[in-house]
Parts: sequence; structure tokens; C-alpha cells
Amino acid sequence: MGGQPVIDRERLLDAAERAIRRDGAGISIDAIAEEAGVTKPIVYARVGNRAELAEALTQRLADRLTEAVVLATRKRRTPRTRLVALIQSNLETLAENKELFLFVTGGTTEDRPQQTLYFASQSATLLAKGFAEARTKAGKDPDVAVAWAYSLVGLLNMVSLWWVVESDEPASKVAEQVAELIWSGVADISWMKSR
Amino acid sequence: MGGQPVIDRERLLDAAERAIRRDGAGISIDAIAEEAGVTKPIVYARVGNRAELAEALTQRLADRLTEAVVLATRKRRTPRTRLVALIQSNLETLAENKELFLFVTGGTTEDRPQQTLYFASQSATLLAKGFAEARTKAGKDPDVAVAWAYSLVGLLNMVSLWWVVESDEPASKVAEQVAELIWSGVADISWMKSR
DNA sequence: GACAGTATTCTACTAGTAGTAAATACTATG
DNA sequence: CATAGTATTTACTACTAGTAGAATACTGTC
Repeated sequence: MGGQPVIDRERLLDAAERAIRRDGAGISIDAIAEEAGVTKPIVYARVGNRAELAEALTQRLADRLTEAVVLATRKRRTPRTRLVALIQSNLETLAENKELFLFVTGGTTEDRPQQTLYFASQSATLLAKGFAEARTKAGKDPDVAVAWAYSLVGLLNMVSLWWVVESDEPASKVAEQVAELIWSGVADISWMKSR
Repeated sequence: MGGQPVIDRERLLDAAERAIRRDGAGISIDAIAEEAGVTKPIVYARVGNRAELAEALTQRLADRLTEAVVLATRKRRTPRTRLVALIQSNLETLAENKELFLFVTGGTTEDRPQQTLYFASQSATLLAKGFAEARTKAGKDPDVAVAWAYSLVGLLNMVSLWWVVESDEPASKVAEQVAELIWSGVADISWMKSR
């Protein structure tokens, strides 16, 4: 058991994904190592502790998400249809990666909130940049960008969680509904007048 | 050590809160028991396992949140200022209960996603009801209510997490910014035209 | 006032996991 | 074939959730 490394980081992460898909987000490092055909210290040598593992898988999921979103929105012409496509592909991608999604946003990592923020910031940073530009062009205060970015990422995150875990509605329908909210806001309904 | 129970459920939850405030969200059941001046099995007898503890504290935090929001919005006259007040009091209440917030949404509970959904549904259910009514009155499809409710709860949740953990901006400012988004949506900026 | 019965609590344990140090085994090179 | 160097595993510590059963103190009754 020496000489050439028996498995590289990427293959190890592949194995981690498989294990998570199979056994759920509560997976142990030992189980991941076993899936990879190695022992625990190898996991620590290649990817680090549990938090770092979650971080690496978060990165993967975020990339996958971005790719899917770009692909889905590319075909659409109007901003509105692109928004719907963005939301829908978000939902569908996270559903396809359900257990990974649950591991990344929920896995037993102690510093879970940091993890959630990290996951969010992956998308939010990019989004914020776009917002800032668009607002500046529109002659409005670009200062809202960061808050808006986290807002939308949180929105998408929760809707996805809810939809993936609990809802039976088709993704297209939910995407359309959420798009309506994001697009026009709540101003046009007589909201909160009584309560 | 017999006769009358030495501590009731509520006082135990008080102790749990104190312990979490002091030692953070990663607190052990033993530490909570110690703070309460009893031993672990008592905690299990009164509130159940860790997930049930989180659930009970979630309930408390949700109640505190609702109370604060009702109080804050009551003073405001227009729907728009009420929305700002809602968001701001949400931020401030969660900041005051930072560690509890992190425990509830992140504590090492294995079934964390379920926990998050539970926390969310506490507020979302109520919100959804209001939305459905308002939309029906406005002559629009009330079907969007549930998706909208989870959307907004997720939005508030993430913004709060971000603000509590990372931002230095005043709550009033962030509340104003987020209100602008929720109120009028993103339709008025030329968004996603390029990317 | 003593005692039996019972509710309550604690002690002590199991099981399982993150993370690590030290021993072991392999391979390439001379 | 010996050796140096690296990769891997074994075996361990430390910690925590959760629980069974022993120990204890209260309360009502004679």
C-alpha cells in the first residue's frame, strides 16, 4: 500500500456523491471512504474534514446549478421567460440532486449556517454584480444589490427545499408562480391592510 | 430525589436557551442539562431528543418573531411602511436571538432540512392564508399563495442570516432595500438582458 | 413517628462518529 | 536485491446522543 495514490480527489468526491445519493445526507465519513474503496484517513488527506467536504460538494452543486441555468435561459428570448426558465431549471436541478442538496444545505456539519451562507454566496455574488450594473444603468441606487442577491438566493433556496421535499406540483407551475412574485412584487395586491 | 419534579418543561427550555446563548448552537445536551442543574435523562424526559428540543425552541422563536412583527407593524399606517417594519423587526428580533436562530436553523439535528421546513412553515402557513385571501379579493388566482409564502419566508430567512452573520449595515437600511424588491419586483430594471 | 410504595432522579452504560498518530506495505531506483 | 520514500491502513482517542436500571427521596397511611 504505497507507491501511486490509489484515488484522486475528484474520484473521491464522486464516491462521496454516490454514497450520499444512496444513504442520504447523514452519511458518515467511514461510509464515504468505503464507497471509494479506501479508508477514512484518505478522505481527510484528499478533501479535509467534514466541513471541507461539504464545501467541495457545494462548489460542485453550485457549478451544476449555474450550468443548468445558463443552458435553460439561453434558449429564451424575453427577460420574463428567462426568469421562469431560471427558476424552473433551479428546481429541477436540485430535485435531480436532492440528497446532495440536502447534504450541502443541511449535512451534519456543526457550522451549518456558515455552510448555507457559503452556498448562497456562490450564487449571490454573481447575481449581485448583475444587479448593481442593471441598477446603475437604470439610474437607480445600486446599493441594494447585495441585499437583493441574498434575498433571491434565499427565496430560491427555500422554494426549492419546499418543492423538492413536500410539493407535488409540476416545476413549471411553481416556477411560473414564483416568477410572478419576483417580477411584479406584491404591490398590486391589497396586502397587509388588515392584519 | 423523588416526589415533585425538580424542573418543568418551560424552565428547562429557558435553561436551554441560556446555554445556547452562552455556548453557541453546537451545544451538547449534557451542557444544557448542567445549565438547568439536572442530568441528561431529565432533558429527554421533559422535551425529548435533540430534534424535539429544536422543534420546541423553534416554536418559541417563531412566536417571538410573530409578536415582534405584529407589534412593529401595528404602528404603521400604509401597507408599504408596514412591510418595511415587518422586515426590520424580523431582522432585529433574529439578531437579538442570534445564537438561538442559528441553533434552530442549523443546530446539529441530522434532519436539519425538515427542521428548516418546519421553522418556515410556522410563518408560511399564516402568510399563505393571507395571500390567498388577498389574491381572491383582487380577482387573481389564489393558487400562488403557498409558493409565495415559502418564497418570502425563505427570502427573509436568508437575508436575516446574511445580515446577522455578515453585514454591518443598519437594519433599517436593509429592510428598506428588501422592501423595495418585494414591493415592486424586478420588472422595472432591465435585468437578465445580457447574461 | 416509622414504613411501604411510588415517582423521580441519577449513575453508568452502549453505540456510533469525527478526527489523528503511528505502524505497515508498496514501488521505484540504484 | 536493498533501500528510500511515499501511500495506506490499523488502531486509537475523545466526544456525544440516547437509554436501562439502580438509587434515592418524598408522601400518605397506620
